[in-house]
Amino acid sequence: MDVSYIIDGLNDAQREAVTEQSDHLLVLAGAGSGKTRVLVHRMAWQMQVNRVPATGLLAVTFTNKAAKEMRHRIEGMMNIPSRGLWIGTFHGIAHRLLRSHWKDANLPENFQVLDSDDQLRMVKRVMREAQIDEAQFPPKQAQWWISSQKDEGLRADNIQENPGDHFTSTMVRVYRQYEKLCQQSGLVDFGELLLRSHELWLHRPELLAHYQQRFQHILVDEFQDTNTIQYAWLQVLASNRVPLTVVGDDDQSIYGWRGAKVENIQQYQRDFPNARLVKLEQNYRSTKLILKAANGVIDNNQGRLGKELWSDGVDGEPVSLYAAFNEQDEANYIADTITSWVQDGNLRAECAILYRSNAQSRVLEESLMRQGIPYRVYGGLRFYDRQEIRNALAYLRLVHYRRDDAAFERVVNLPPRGIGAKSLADLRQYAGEQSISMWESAQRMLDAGQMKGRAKTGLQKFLSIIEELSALAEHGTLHGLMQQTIDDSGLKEYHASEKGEKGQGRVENLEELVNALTTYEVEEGIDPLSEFIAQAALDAGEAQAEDHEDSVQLMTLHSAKGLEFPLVFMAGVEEGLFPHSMSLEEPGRMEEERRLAYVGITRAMKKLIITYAESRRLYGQEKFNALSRFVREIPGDCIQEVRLRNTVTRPAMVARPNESMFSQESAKQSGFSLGQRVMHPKFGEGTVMNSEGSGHHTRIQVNFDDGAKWLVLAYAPLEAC
DNA sequence: AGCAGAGTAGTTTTT
DNA sequence: CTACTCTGCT
Repeated sequence: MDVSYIIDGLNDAQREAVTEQSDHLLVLAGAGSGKTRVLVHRMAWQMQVNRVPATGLLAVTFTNKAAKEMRHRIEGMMNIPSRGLWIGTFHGIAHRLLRSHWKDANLPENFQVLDSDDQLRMVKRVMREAQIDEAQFPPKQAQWWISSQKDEGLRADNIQENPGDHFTSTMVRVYRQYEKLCQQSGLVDFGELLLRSHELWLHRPELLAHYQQRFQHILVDEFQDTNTIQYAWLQVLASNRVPLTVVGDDDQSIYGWRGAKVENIQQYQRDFPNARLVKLEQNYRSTKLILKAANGVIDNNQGRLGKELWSDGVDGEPVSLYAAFNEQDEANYIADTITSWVQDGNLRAECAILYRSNAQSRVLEESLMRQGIPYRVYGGLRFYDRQEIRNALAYLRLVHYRRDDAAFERVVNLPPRGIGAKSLADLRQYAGEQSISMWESAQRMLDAGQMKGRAKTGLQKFLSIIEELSALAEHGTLHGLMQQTIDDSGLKEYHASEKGEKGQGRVENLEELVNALTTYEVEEGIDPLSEFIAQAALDAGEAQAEDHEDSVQLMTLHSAKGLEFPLVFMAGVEEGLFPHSMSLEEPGRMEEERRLAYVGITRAMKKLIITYAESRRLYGQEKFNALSRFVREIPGDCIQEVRLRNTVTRPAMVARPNESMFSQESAKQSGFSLGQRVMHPKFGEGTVMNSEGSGHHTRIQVNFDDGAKWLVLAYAPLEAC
């Protein structure tokens, strides 16, 4: 048997990870060490050498993107259709299980997936019904709380309430009512998918046994990101019957704040004591100096599993550090640098600008725009997250499944058809009393003549729209149904009449939705409508279509995980911003910030440029943040400060917080000359040692008489004297 | 139903 | 500073 195509071109550690015959294997895969490659090759190895049929493999990822990529690569490698392979996200796989075993899971056959938007609506409804003060207990917080409990594998009954803990007891009350409402409406939120399929394993041993027999190998990607319920799910499924390979990197665990438990790596080693450990430490992405910088930073974390990236590549250039005067200057410097990068014959798409929080993108965008540099911002609203799309989908959900109260509430009066808050409250009350769905409640109240006036006609209209669409769904195509939906519902017309470009864009999105459905295909025997609705709920799609233009990539450090770029900028690397002020207190959170820094640094292939601003306007206030501790953790020999156009020497940094030296009003005060005596209202007199530029961008270095040196932007209220 | 003005919060994000 | 939410008025 020729297995060379599986193991050729792998390094020793990679080959060991691919071919390891032990049932349990933990692969600690550093950034850029060929993690996905190992995962895919190991799957191929199982099929080719261990004779595992494609249907006997289960590969679990966190994002749909990762699942897609893995599927693609295995197809290319094995030259087989990937149909039989179970590759998917935790949620996708859980959903698939619940769909097959809805009865055993105590769900209606047509149960729907509730996304976080609809989840919030349901939480709000519950809180209003229970008359809980929304000012004291924000629904958002309740939603987050409930999701966290589910991530921890806890139902309302499992939560311990301490006497006097008003918060917890209120939350439990909401949780319990929310669960009841979801169950009644056949709705399952993201956390519930996992929780319930975990319970399915526990309550139906014969089902568990069936899958344990079926799966002959389980592989998990990004294992450091698993939360409690995901780990429990895996643990029960694998127990000691199914070989389980997990791949992860404790140094890249950056989602602790949403429930991910790095400790699951150690837990895995405890639960599966025979597990073999393979470390992938050779990095194929970055230069030696960049890796040294990354290692230097992450070395400051305690309790790491221990792993040091190395490369046999070139040293490369040291990391650059640019001290900007303010966030404008920072953005301009980045844009300038990109311009010369492009002038040197490189692509804009090879550059990424990474930042800690989304709010930072604005100034960067403005600079890029001013310089005419095309860019693309990642993150933001994805296609299926857009209001207009979700509204259109809510119609389809009702067509598919009348009991979907979340969908009913969402669109019963959208576009407005005279069903106001009062009528809705009546409907809800009746539904609650009779334990029936909103849909049924509407029907019965109409039949009983309990609706009148505008509400009556509006509701009748709404019900008949859904009924008519249902008739169409029986025999028509999916895109025909969608077209009919946006027309008949009045959604299209409604958005078209919205003023401004907003409405225009929404109509375009709706048309795009219809358009996307013309090519939508599903396997035979599967109901296309229900498949499509489920897919839309579980995969929100990309925020923007692939752009073909060569453009600079802007994103948060979090969303950069897994990506790589020849030239990387890390902007706003300041105490308070990165590490974020919210993470300064707890050591655990600080370590997560540090891992984020590690992720950022290891995105760079050839060149990394770190920038920070000595003065930054944030929330309308001027802040003087110190350089981030993470920069100070980079070994001195792999970092180099950028001198300002070789003319101004950056003086010793003297941080004097709370003293605003700058004000736009005095921008006219510029044109300083060497040796000129200046006066600062707070710091006294000094001498201009250097200056360049004019207006806003005049940079001057002042040696104050008290010995402090300052580098300032000359829109400071300095007065010549 | 729709708008204007007040008020307020303000990391990171996937499913 | 800004973007979003809520309230109260027409």
